Order: sequence, then structure tokens, then C-alpha cells
Amino acid sequence: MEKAFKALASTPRRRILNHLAGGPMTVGEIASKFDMAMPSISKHIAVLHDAGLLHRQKRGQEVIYSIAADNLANSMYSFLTPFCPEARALAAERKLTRETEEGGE
Amino acid sequence: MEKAFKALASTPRRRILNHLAGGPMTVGEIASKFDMAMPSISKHIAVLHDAGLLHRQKRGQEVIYSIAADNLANSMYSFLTPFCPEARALAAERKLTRETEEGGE
DNA sequence: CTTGCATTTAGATATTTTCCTATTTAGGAA
DNA sequence: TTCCTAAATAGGAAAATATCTAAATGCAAG
Repeated sequence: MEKAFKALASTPRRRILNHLAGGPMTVGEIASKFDMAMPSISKHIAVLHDAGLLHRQKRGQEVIYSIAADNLANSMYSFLTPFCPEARALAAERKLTRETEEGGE
Repeated sequence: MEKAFKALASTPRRRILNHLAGGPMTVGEIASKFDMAMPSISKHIAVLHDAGLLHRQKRGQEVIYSIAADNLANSMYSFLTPFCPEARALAAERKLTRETEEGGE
């Protein structure tokens, strides 16, 4: 509870959750969406994971994170999100990167 | 959203919400539950109010705060709370002060 | 208009958070 | 082993937060 709310009280961390809503990603993939150094992203991911909001899976030397959909705080967050103005910007950001990637391949 | 999560990411502020769940209170009444200087409490209340989580009403020189039950983030919080271990402690605290007050009057 | 009480604002300090660069760990491939 | 890449950790500077005491504000009563 404490951890979940602290984790969600950060814009970069909510943006990470939002990107992961589009599917699992490696740390590097997540970092590529941000104009922020990798260790900072890694730290944010660790906070989210420690709060039980992310699942972690290793594949070779990569670490894949995904939303812990079973987590209650997470469910509430995704329920709440569409009602907030902030959500539009986040959705747009997610959509944009997906289209760019599809178009660029 | 930003403000609501930041507001909820603090133990004293969640405790304030919990106390207010028992009914509206003045700033002084809220402060009496805490071992913390009045200005600090006042600040916490201001954060909650600014996040839209509290309603504010003046009665003479007193200011009465109450839970903004219509607020979405608030609803989420009160829904989520009973599922968390933290909730038991909060409920016990609320119950204790109510009994003490009733017994002491 | 002065006094008294409830609340808020100001200003200072200590702690926590955030972010960076540099380094370390771990895995896969030559 | 040695090299390369992905991710995490270490250490430190800057910004935000929390808390206190002291002072200001607002309101009501005398």
C-alpha cells in the first residue's frame, strides 16, 4: 500500500506503466522511450517492481518487465486512468511509439 | 491524478483521511490525533484539499474538513484500503479514539 | 478597538528523492 | 579467456518534501 502509492506518485513511473500496458518490454526498450539515463530508468523500474506492480523475467542477458495485472493497486490505477486528463497524453504517447515502430520496420 | 497520488503517498495524510472517514472534523481535532505540530498538519490537509480529496467549510473561526466522497481517487483509496494490512492498524486507531472520546465525555 | 482563539503563512533546517556519471555484474559469442 | 552488450549498483550533486518555531491572518466576543 505504502509502496504502491509511493510508486504511483511519480510521473516517469506512471509513464513506464503506461508503456508496459502495450505489452512486456526489456529495460532497454523502456529506456528508449525516455530522455533519461538508463540507471535512472532502472531505478524507477525497481521501485515499481518492489511495490509489486511489475513482473520480472530474464531472457538471456535481457530482463523483461510486464505489468502485474493481478495486483490490486495496478487494477485500480488502470481503471482510474481513463477518467483523467493526463490519460489522453499518455495514450497518445503510447500510440505514437507503436505506430513509429510499425512504420519503421 | 498527479496530485491525488502524491497526496496519498504519505502515511500522515492517509491517516488524516482515515480519521475523517469517521466524520467531518476541524483542523484542531485532526491535529489532536497526531504527535505533530499544528502547521505541519495544516500543510498536509492543504495538500489533500488541493488534490480534491477533501471538502472545506468554514464555521466561524474554525475550518471543517470532510472527505470528498465524490472524488474518484478517494473512492479508489477507500475501496483498496480494507485489503491491505495497513488498514487494520488504521481502523484500530480510529476506533480507539472514538471510544476514548465517548468514554471521556 | 483590543483581546483571544483557530488556522495559515514564513523562514530555517534535516531528510528524502531524483538524476547523473562511472563502475560493476552477468550472459552470450568469438 | 577475452570482448561486447544489457542491466544494476555506487557515489554524489541538486531539487523536492517534511517538520519545526515564530509571526501573521481572520473571526468573534467583550
